[in-house]
Amino acid sequence: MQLLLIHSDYIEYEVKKSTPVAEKIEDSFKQGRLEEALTAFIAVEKVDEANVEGAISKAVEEIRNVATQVKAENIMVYPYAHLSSDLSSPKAGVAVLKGIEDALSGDYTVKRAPFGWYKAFKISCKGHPLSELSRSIVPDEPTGKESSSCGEAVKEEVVSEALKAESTAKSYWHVLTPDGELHDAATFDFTGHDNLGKFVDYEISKKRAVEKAPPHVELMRRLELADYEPGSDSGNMRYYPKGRLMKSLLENYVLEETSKVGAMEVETPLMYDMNHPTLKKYLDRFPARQYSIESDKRQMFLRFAACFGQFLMNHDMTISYKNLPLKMVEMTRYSFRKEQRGELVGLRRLRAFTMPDMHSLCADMEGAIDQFGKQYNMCIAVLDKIGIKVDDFEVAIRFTREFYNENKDFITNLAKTVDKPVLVEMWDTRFFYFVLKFEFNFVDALAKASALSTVQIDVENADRYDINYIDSDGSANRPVILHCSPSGAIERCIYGLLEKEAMKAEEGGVPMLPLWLSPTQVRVIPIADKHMDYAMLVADKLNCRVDIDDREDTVGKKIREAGREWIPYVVVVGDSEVESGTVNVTIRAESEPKKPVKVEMSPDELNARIAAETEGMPYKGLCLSKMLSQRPKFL
RNA sequence: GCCUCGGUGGCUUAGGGGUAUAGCGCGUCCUUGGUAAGGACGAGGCCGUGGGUUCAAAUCCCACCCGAGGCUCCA
Repeated sequence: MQLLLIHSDYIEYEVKKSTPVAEKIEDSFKQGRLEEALTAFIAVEKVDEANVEGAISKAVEEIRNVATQVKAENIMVYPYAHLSSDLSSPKAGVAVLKGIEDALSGDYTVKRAPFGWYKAFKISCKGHPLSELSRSIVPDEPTGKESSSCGEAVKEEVVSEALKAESTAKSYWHVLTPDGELHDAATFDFTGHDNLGKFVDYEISKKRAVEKAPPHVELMRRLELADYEPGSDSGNMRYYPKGRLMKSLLENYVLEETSKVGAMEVETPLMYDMNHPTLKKYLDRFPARQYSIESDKRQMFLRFAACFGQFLMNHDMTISYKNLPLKMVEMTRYSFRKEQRGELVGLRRLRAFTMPDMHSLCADMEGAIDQFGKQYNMCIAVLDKIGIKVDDFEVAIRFTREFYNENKDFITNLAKTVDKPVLVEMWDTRFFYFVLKFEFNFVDALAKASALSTVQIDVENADRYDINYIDSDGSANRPVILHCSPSGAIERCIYGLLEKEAMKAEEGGVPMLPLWLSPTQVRVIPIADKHMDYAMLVADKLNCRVDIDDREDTVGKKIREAGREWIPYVVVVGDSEVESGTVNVTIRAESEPKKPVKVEMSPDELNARIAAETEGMPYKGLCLSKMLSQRPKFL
């Protein structure tokens, strides 16, 4: 059953026309109005037919809960078929609706709109945070507190128990300064911390300033990195050679970093059985978020992170306390989340994305906190190397009050590490699977925030997946699990880089990608045909991704195009270079608009410079042919 | 998913019931060039898809698909 609950100043309806499934009604029933009402728009679904009573009681429980929270005394039960594409039979529908009406009518003033009629209605929604809520109900589902699982995607659809907790456990918003002071977020002075202010606005008051397309959407296409794929589902992109190269480098880099901290790389399936006992309950609760596919007679769903596969693997493993902390990582290509259509934007939010997902099994909370601190620092370092600096993101730390009181110094240190104020969200009780989490949020050109790196301390899933380790005394214990995505989604890192450079260009700077990620690192432009041999000689001497613009165009035009491609080093060779054996290099990083910085140097000097700049970062060769005349255009 | 706006050669776009605009890119030719667009000619279009209205639809109407913004949400 699908429920849409609207707390309204009033609701009124009037029947217009009957449909073939219309119930017979008296004239008095043909219109109705309720003041200060909670309206429950309801679509009864096929699954409800299996247990009509169960569906009724679950729905009634939900409605009562919300009515209590919003202090509504009047309830309108309103059949609304459009909430579902899998409707029950009309007979079952009417039975459920009547059942709900009867069950509620003792304690509330209840009206029910007739079933099977076209109706005109007017509703005035109050617009407060709880005034619009939706619920999916599946009858006969055990209630319990296994309310969530790995991955942030579950937040919205967390089962009723957790939702109840969320509504009562209100969020306390603070700003934590490096001196350990906890300020009220509402009254904090954000002067000098503009981006944090934007982020806090985005998080708390949900304020949106601008109404234009994000710059990275045009850039990802113009730089021939990525594009929409009309032949697939929305949010599933195609990546051209340059985009694939960048992704590949980023993926390799993050995996290398996790390997350095001892993570074992594994690979787990993309799809799982919906009826697997451990996963089933969870999935019944969050079907809307999943891509589900039918495979012969089995119902499968696509993973939205690596948690499933890794936890199932952990479950089967024999783990000693000597192996802890035990880390596993996978570069999930892809993680799938069936986000709502309106939420998809360019590379910022996708339905299929590449995310490093590392899990650390720790002996106890003490060990988990120690790891949390280390991984916090690793995330900062990883983003920094990728090209997203501490100044480019804002930190959010979320925890329970209890956790804070026991670990004040630790939390304060997190703010000290980044040496700037951070946003804090605190809850009185825990209603997610974690007790502590942080994210680094990139704030883009349009003041929108999106999460990159994150680490969470998970205190539920070891139990759910029955994961244990053997302690020194021979007893089996539950580990505490950390979820960590050191960089966040790879596509989102690219989005961040593009947005950052777009902002730089806006402010009069020259945009470019980090050298180690630039698809072409050096472009050689021969002035005339007779300089081609020397151009090839130079290209051979350079140990990097170097290409040659051998097309029939003027030098001016080739320079211009190299600039539009954000190429870090542009080398022009003509008679004088051939004679001196040098190259004339335009250094983009040091240039200003209309003011290129040109330096004459030897190929060896250029090599040394590039080697120093890309030291320690992964390398791959050119992703397109060396000669520009031989390259196809992708756009 | 809901609301608003949009979809015209590969890309960016003009137009808006009756031969479809231009620029870039592409091809051929001329030009052999020194740091952000040299010149000429040419090819290329089921005007997002499907219905409807009309003598006639790219144009008006409806539905759907895709994109952008808002709500919501997140890696």
